[in-house]
Amino acid sequence: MPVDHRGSPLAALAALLADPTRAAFCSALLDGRAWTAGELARSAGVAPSTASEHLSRLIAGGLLSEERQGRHRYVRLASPAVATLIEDLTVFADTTAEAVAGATAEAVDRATAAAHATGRPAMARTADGRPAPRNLREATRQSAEARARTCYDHLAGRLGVAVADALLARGLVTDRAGLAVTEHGRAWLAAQAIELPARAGRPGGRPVVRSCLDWTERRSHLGGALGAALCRTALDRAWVERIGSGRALRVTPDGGRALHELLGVELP
Amino acid sequence: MPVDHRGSPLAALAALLADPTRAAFCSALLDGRAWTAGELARSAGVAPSTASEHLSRLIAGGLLSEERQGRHRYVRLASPAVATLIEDLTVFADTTAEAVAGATAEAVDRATAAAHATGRPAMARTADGRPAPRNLREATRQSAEARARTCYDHLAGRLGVAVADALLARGLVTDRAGLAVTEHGRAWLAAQAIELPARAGRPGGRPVVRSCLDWTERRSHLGGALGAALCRTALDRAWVERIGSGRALRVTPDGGRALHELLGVELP
DNA sequence: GACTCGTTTCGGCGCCGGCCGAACCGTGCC
DNA sequence: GGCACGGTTCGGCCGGCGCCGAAACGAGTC
Repeated sequence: MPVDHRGSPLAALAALLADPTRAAFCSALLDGRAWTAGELARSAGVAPSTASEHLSRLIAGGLLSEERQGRHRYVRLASPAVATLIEDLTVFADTTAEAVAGATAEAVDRATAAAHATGRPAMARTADGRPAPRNLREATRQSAEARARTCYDHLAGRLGVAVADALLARGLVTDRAGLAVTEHGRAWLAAQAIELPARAGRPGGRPVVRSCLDWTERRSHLGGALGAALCRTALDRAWVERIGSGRALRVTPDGGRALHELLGVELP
Repeated sequence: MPVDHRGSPLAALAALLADPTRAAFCSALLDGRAWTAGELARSAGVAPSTASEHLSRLIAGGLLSEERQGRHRYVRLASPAVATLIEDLTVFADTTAEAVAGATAEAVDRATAAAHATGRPAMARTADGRPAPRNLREATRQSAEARARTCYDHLAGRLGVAVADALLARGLVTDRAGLAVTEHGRAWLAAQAIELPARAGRPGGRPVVRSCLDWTERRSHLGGALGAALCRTALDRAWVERIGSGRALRVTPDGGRALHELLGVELP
């Protein structure tokens, strides 16, 4: 029986994301890939049974879609729209959480004290508000992700920002009057045989370019249909490849050359 | 003492909107104006004490800002960013709620049956999923809002859609490669002495044009910095005026003439 | 068929959060 | 000063939800 939210679809949707465990699931799924129920349970630190219930609710609410294979239940974000929604919420939440915390520093002290009182350690955080790595493995993972990673279906990290800068610098994308692809940019995409979906940019369709705030870089990289197409191309042509099972990427030698020649991107 | 969301800013933010009463407050405040605590309490059908607590939480969370005047507590959305966030969530929630309901019609039946069982009437809804008006006053209000209203800080309803269509038809705005103001459009705005904020369109700033799905018209109208500027201008120059205390607008005779001459907009 | 493993269902526990009414506070008005 | 009114604080009630562990289920493996 569905939960009663007095007929408010907004509240019902928000309630899905209002639980820390479900929120963690969605954040993990922002890498754009399918995870199994067990992986998500472990990554969030809850029992498999708990995860199973959460997943059912997220799927029923239209945020996730599932695909069963054998004894596995694969789960992913239902659509790019869900990804942008969660990104937007995350960015807003992070920035205002920071502002609020800064404005009332004593509130943080109180929270820390309360966490102590309940025996639950206050979460360690770096200066920028992200959780601090708790061991070497996590630290290397974070550094790899800072270099290059996917953000749902587009490129992020220093690589993502560098590509965004290059597109702007070469006039393939402009930010006068809002982000948009220039004529020059369209020609360049055609020359590289990179295609955008026909619906992109039309009302109701996915925006062609979207600015997406990058947590590690504190700068913007490019999302939208263009960001997705570039990421797809980079993976298809083996310019980048996945590292392990997370969202971290490695630029291949071929990829380094291609990015340099096509866009003048220099990677450190 | 703040609520523990295990350090997930996303969950903490979503929790603010996960309550039907708080969601109703935010939806009401989408008209872009300041409401008093009492008005919100009555509009949502809760006790003033309850409303007061909800408002404190929304303000502490950075979604609302307050302004005290005498014995009144005026409250509004903290920023246009909050408004777009809530709009986005609402649109997504409405469309997927519909899809989910359509996919599993028997679930709706069950819900209706459950509502009956608990003695709480299932909310009456029109074909498009909006709550059906329960009396004449509400019906006239809805019809006035369908004609013309504000949507946070820009124009919506048939008027909003008509203006959006006119801007597109005259080439002042284009939707190739995403919505953007054309050169022609910039000149027109300058000629009308309509100014956009300097930060608009820059990364981190507000987008210049944004498509915003219109509930009543099922078509898009224009938001963003341009939408806000147009609405401001229309109110400043008395092309439109508020009806009562809601978000409904009336086009003045002067306004009708101006809209026709400047944009070729014909109002039914 | 026995076993493993990923997942699901169920019962039960604990807690949190929303709601109200009553009392209180401060402002503005008469 | 007295009163009305909007807003707030507090205590208490209640329902719902997240969590777990145990048990069941089903697919794949030996």
